[in-house]
Amino acid sequence: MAKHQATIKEIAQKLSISISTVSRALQNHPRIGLRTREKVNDLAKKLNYTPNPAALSLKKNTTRNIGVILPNLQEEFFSLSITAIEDIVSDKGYNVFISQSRDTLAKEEKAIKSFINSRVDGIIASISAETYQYRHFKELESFGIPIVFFDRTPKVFPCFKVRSNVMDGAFAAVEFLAQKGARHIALLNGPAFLEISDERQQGYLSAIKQLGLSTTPAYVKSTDLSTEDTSKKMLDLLALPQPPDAVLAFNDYVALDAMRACKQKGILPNSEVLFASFANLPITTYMDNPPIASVEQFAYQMGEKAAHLLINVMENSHQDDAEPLSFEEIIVHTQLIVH
Amino acid sequence: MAKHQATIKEIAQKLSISISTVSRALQNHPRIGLRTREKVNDLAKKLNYTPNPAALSLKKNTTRNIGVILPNLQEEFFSLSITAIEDIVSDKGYNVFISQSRDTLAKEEKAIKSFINSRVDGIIASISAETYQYRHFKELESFGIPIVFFDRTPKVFPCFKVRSNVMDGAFAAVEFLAQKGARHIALLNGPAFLEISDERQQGYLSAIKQLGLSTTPAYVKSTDLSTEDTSKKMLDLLALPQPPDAVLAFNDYVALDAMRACKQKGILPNSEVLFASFANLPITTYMDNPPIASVEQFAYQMGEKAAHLLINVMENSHQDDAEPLSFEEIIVHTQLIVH
DNA sequence: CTGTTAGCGCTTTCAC
DNA sequence: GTGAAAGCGCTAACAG
Repeated sequence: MAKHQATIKEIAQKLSISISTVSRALQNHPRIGLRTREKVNDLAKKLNYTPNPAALSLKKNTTRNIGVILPNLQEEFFSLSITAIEDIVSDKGYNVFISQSRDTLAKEEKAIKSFINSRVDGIIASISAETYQYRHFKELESFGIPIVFFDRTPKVFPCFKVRSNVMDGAFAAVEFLAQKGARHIALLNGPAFLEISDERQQGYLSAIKQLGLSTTPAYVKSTDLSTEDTSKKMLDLLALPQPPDAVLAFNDYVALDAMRACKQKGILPNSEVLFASFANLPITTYMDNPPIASVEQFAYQMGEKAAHLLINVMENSHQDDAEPLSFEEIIVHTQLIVH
Repeated sequence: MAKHQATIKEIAQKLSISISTVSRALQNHPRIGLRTREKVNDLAKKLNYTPNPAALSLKKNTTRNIGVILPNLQEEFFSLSITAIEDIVSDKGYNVFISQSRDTLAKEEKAIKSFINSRVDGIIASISAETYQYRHFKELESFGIPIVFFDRTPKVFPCFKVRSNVMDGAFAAVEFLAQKGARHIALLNGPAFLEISDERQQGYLSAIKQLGLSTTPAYVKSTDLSTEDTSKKMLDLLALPQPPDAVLAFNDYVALDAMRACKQKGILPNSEVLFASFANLPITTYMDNPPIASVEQFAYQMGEKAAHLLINVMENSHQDDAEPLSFEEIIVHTQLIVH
C-alpha cells in the first residue's frame, strides 16, 4: 500500500493525457469528452483520489477551515452549540478547529493569533469572562477574516452576532419567582462587559418595576463565573440585612454553585431561597433539586444560526465585487421552563 | 488595511533581496549575514508575516493538523479529554479538528473520510457505541495516517491505545459495594465490542468470585448507552425474581439514567439499590444523590497521554529512515472515589 | 553569504 | 476537445 495520496498528475500519466484535462474532467467541465471524463473519474475513484486541500488553498486563497473559540466545553451550553456548528458547516465542506479560552483573555488572544496563522476562512466566538477589550478581534479585520459572535457577545463594538433574547427571559423568570411568592429578588449576574449581562439586568429591573417590587444595588451582583466568586457573591447576598428570598442566576452553573453555597450555610435552596436561572441544561434533569425554573436558550439552534450566518458572510466576502455584508444581529427567542 | 497576509516574496521585493535569502533568514539559517537576517526579521514582524501553512503543507507533505473523533462532547469525560489534547498539541504547533460520532458508526466513518481528505497528520479517536468493525480505521494505514485510540478502544485489532485500568476499578467498586452490604451485585455494562466493557466485566467477575458472592448471566446487562436502552436494562434487572441490591454502571451517565429508571418504579436509588459507576465526573458533585462511589478515570491525564503518544508516533513516522514504532498500549491507573 | 531554479498539487488562461 | 504554461507561497538543492 502506497503511504501516499493519489494526485492528478498520476492519473494523467496512467491515462496518458494531460494534467489539465484531468483537472477539468474531475470538475465535470463541459468541454471535456464524455469518454475521457468517465475514464478519469473511474480511475480517480479507484485510486481514492481526493484533491490536496493545501494545493487548493494556495490556489484559491481559502482553506475551508473555520475556527471556533469557546470559553469551555465542559459547559453543556457550549458543547451543544459546537455540535450544531459542526453539523452545519461540515455539510458545506468546512472543517472545524476548536479552541477553548477557559475564560481567560490570554488564551483567547492566542487562539485568534493561531487561527490567523492557520488562515481560517472565518471564526465563531463566544468571548471569555475576562474579555474587556477587543483589539485581538479587531485585528481579524485587517486580514479579512470574518467573525460571528455568539451568545457571549461584546458590547459597543459593531459586529455580527447571534444571541438570545435574555431580556425577555429575565423578565419572565422574575415574574415567575414573584408569582411563587418571592418579594426580594436578587440578580446574580455575569461579567459586566458582556452584553448578555446587561440584557439580563434590564429584564430583571423592568420586571421588578412592573411588578411593583423593589430592589437595591446590593441585590445585583456580578460573578466572574468561577465557583469561588459565585460562592462569595452568594454569601454576600445572604449576609445582607434583608437577604433575598429568590435569586435569578446568570446560568445553571452559577445557580448550582450558588445553591451549594447556600447549603453550606445551612440554608435550603428552593425553600428558603428560590432559584431560577438561564440555559436549562439537560444535565439539570438528573438533579433532585435543580433551579425551579430556567430560561431555555436553545443552544443548538443558536449554534446553527451562527454557523449559517458565518457561511453567508464568508461566501459573500469571496466575491470581490459584492459589497461587504453589513453587520447583522440575530436574536433567538427564549422560553421559561418550569421544573 | 490590506486584506491580505504578507508573503516572503513581498519582503524580498521591499528589501531588494532574493526570496530564498528571506526564507533562510527567517529560519535563522547560519550562513545568512547578521545584518540581512535582522533586516528580514524586522520587516517580517512589521508586516505581521507568518508562513502560509498551505505552502508549507504542499512542500513538506504535512499539515500540522490532527483530528479528534469522540462520541460526543456533552459527556464531561470527553470534553475534559479534548481539553487536554488541545493543550498538549497546540503547544507543539498543531491544530485540532473536532468531529463527534454521536455514537453512530456512519458518522464515525464520515469523520475518518473527512480527516483523510484533509490530510491530517494524525488522529485520536474514542470509538462509537455502534462500532463493531474497523475497516474505516484500517484504511488510515494505507495513507500512513497514525491513529491513537483512547478510552473506548477496539478489541482484537492491534493499535496504539490509551485506556484506564478499569479492571482494577471494577474490582474495587464491587468490593466497596459488598462492604456496604450488597450481596446481589449487577453489572450494567457498555457495548460488548468495547475492550473497556470486557475489562469491567473481568474485574466484576473476579471480585464477585474472590468475595465469595454469586452472580448470574442475568445480572450482567449491556446497554448501547442511550437513555432508553439503559432504562430498559435497569427495569429488566428490577424485574428479576431476585433483583440486585447494587448495580455497577458503565459510567456516571449510565448510572444516572438507571437511577432515574428506579425512581420511576418507586425504588429509591442508593437505599434499596446501591449504585457505583465509572468516570467520577465533576458534574456529579452538584447532585444530592449521586452514585455512592465512582471510579476516577483521570480524563484529562488520559487525553494528555494520548496526545503525547500521537505526537511521538507522528514525529517518528516523519523520518523515513526510522522503523515504524510498534504498537503501544498505555494503561492509566484508576482510583475509587467514595461520595 | 546570496541568488537561481525546480517543484510540492492544483486551476486556469491562452493556444490550437 | 485537449495541452502547455504560469503561478499560488514556500523550501532546498545547486551554483556561484
